[in-house]
Amino acid sequence: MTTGQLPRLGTRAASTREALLTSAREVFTVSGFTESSIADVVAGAGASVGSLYHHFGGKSELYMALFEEYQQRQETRAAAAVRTARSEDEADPVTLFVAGARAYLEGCWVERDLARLFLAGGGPPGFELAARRRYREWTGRNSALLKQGPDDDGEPWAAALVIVLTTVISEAGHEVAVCEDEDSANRLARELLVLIARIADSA
Amino acid sequence: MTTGQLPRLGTRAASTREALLTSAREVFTVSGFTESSIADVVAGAGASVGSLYHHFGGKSELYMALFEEYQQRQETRAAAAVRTARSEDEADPVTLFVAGARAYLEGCWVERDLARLFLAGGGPPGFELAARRRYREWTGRNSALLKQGPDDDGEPWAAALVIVLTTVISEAGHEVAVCEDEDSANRLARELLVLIARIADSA
DNA sequence: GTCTATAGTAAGATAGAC
DNA sequence: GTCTATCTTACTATAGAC
Repeated sequence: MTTGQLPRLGTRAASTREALLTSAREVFTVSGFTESSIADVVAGAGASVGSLYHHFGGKSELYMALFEEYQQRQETRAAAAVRTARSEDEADPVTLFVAGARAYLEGCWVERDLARLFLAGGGPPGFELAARRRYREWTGRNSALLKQGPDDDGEPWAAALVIVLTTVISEAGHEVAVCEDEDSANRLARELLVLIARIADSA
Repeated sequence: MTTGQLPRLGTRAASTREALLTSAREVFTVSGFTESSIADVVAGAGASVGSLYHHFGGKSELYMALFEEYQQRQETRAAAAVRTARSEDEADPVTLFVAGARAYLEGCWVERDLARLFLAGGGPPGFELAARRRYREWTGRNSALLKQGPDDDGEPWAAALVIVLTTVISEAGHEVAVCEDEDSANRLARELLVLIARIADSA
């Protein structure tokens, strides 16, 4: 099961896997990756060290899986928001892009425990680069939205623009996640989205 | 000497300290923080474990010191560029700000070994947050530049704008640092500076 | 201030029974 | 698939001589 195959839903294996992920979320978000031990995770999951290795292959891979599933949910949220906006006859590329970004920021607030974890750093070796790549791909795909405007050209800016948007959106997410209450999170998100729209308009 | 006092220049202690920093730069940039051992660092410095603890207090603090000195050099570069521009009768706040940012990006290319190290993550616990704070302070100070414009108001944007500029500049630095050759680094830096100016103009 | 040698400790990973 | 027990490795950090 370290091969990437997920166990069939409803099986015992599936619930063990879930329990491990849930416990890992709790343990890692409280203590961070390095300071957390495998023993704590399996204790919280009511599972065993052997199971953890069976399902994930190790501590680092477990952490990666946690990030992977989080980012997956975030992308799903964003995609849904864009789809909704489209279904309401919104066609402006920048508006659609911002709708996705807004949903992403909302997700950062809802799942702020994880957002803070990944922000804090100190993950397994190579994590930051992997995460960066992941963000980049996603923003790259999304910024394709921006190229569908009336003037079908933006090439000279492409590289810098994607970097800036990726960076700003992911960092914006982190900042939202560390807000103390929902009001300030909302206020900050609103301001950030205006800036994001402004940057996107540069395309 | 773990108290923050630097040894007097020219003394043996000073050269030991220097040797340790130089070796740490080499070792850390090649293998990363976690994967590097104290033993490798002292071997490269021709010094001893005891000396390292004497001067820095531990592996983590040595890493922090490396970052601190790097960031200090970067801020010095930027400040010098702003001063030069001022002495050439440049008065536009955004132009001054961008001059500083340009010098910063140049520094990222020149010291790309370190820039890549800090980008890659995996530093000691708490490093990312410390680094973020450091960047933030610096950008905050610099963005004060932007408030000195003709219209002396920018308050409503302040929070979001500082976040965005901090993020974009530090990330831009990382991106420049990972370019493969100087030409593409220059090209990318130029594009990024245009976007940065555009964002700064939002103030 | 600098060094060597050693202690201490902790935790990730594996093997093999059930 | 799951579990327990053990192993083994590696490094930080300290103590104390010079």
